[in-house]
Amino acid sequence: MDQVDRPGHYYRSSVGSVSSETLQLLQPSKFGSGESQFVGLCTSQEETTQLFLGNESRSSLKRRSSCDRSTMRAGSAPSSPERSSADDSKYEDELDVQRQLKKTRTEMERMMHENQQMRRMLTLMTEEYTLLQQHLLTAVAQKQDQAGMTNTEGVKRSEDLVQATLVAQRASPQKSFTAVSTSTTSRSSERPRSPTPPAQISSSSFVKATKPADERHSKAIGKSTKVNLQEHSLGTGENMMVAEAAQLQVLSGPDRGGSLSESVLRVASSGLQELSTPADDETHPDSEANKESASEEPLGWEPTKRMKSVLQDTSVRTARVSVRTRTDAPTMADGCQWRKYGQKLAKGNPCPRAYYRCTVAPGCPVRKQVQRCAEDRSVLTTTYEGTHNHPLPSAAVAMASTTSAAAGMLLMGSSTSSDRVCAAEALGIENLARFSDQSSLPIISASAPFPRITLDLTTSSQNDWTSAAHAAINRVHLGAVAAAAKANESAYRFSFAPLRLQVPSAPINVLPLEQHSFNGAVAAEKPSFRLNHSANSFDGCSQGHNQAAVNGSEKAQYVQMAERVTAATAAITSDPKFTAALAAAVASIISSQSLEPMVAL
DNA sequence: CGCTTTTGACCCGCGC
DNA sequence: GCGCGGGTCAAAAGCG
Repeated sequence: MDQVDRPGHYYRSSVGSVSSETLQLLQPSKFGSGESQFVGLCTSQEETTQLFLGNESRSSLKRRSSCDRSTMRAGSAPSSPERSSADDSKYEDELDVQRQLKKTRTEMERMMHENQQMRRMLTLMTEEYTLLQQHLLTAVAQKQDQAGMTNTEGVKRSEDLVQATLVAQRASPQKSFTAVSTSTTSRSSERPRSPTPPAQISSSSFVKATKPADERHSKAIGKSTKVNLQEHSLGTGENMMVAEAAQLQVLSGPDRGGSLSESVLRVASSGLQELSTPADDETHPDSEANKESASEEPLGWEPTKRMKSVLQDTSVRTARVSVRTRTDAPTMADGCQWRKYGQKLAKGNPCPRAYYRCTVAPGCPVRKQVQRCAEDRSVLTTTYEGTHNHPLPSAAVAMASTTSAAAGMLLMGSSTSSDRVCAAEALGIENLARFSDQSSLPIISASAPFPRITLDLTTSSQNDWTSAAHAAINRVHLGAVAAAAKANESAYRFSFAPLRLQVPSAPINVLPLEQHSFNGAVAAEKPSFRLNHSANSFDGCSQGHNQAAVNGSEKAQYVQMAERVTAATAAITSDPKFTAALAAAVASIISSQSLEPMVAL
């Protein structure tokens, strides 16, 4: 089974990765018609066909299997009790393998189903995306015809803005993704806006830039005026469209169709700039006709219910990351600059909830809520939302990477609550309960209105909360592997995690005083723990399963290895520097959701 | 004087 | 339609 080392045979989906070897072991009746359900997982159609329809190889495998069995039985002497027991043991092993295969098949069925759903969603989104592009391009042509060159400056400004946004998206797709999500889910963005000079480069600020220059003024004028503003709906409508276009840009991938999306966004933003200036509101009392024409068919396109549902999907919502810490300070010293903009008494908690906004850079969409626990006043819950659109102070990098990683984990989940729970399971969170040290375990809330993950650091023995937070993320991954080993489970479930930890048959190395630099910035100075990351992480496991997982000594080795992993986890988390590096690695991998699995620590 | 905090009003979604 | 609750805004007050 040499193919386990061939990268082309590595499969990855939202729920897991399996090797071609495993696929070949699957029954044709289950998957013979399912090859097309994998979206972009195969290196080539030929391979797919071969892997899923390779009846010949499967037959030969079966033949080999039965041949082995017959050989085994023929070769055994019935009169010899020792050999008989050996045969029985082998036969049991084979049964065990079959059980494993059955289990794998069940998992595969589930994966196939989910892949099918994803494919459907992708198709819908692609359709909507194409439709949107067509409508926007048409509309732009019309608008440009109508407007001529009168608004050149404003158009250029908004173009620059969108350009900058796109540059930011390319630089950090995940961050832009979150930023866009924030903008489209925040209530404020849904309000009618009129432009203020665009000074920021985030998508959220872009949408916010359409806020009425003086909302209070509109309030003073009266509700009718306000209604007018709302009905002057190009602002709202086009905001929505720009946001959707931006989301589609992100959803379709930063590198695919980037230029097209760019033009679409530029077009949409120019239309927005052009049609929702404050002057329109005040100097065109007869703008009713404009309004009508604008609201009737500003661009000849309305997002369909289907699309709205897609856009409201969890995957494009803002994830919230809560961190529970034990501190007497009014807020957590997370390295960022915050400005308090509100305080509320939330129901069910006598302690007021404070609202903060990041002030490191103007227009940063990141907000946090700080509230003391009603039961234990010494516990402070800080909830972060959004992603910074600016370089972070060095002191803030650790926390930002941790929350980003946690949010990334959360956003990797699917749309439904159950799917998110599945994602958590796939990430190994359920299995972490088996470990003695359960401090700072991430808790994923599937019932909250926003997808939310909580890092409980109150029980952590570590003084440095950032280390504890990092440890929480790290444990998700390390614990998953260890749990898989302990439970002798199918390991491909854990390949769902972008950080794939290899579970080799050989013991994990605990290296003495070897310096591992990460990004050239952080180096571990203490005894380090080497993680073997490999594209074939599953293969390492599958090898174990197929070849020797049923072997008693291998089982013992797995348990031993699991213990080592646990011990190594403790070692890692006791070293804040290395933990920070590792967390940064995890964060970067999760954020990028890159297919490139090789990480050298 | 500029920045931050306080605080009451307001907006909006959601459930009944 | 109405009330509730979470979240936001912005004027006023506070602070260095």
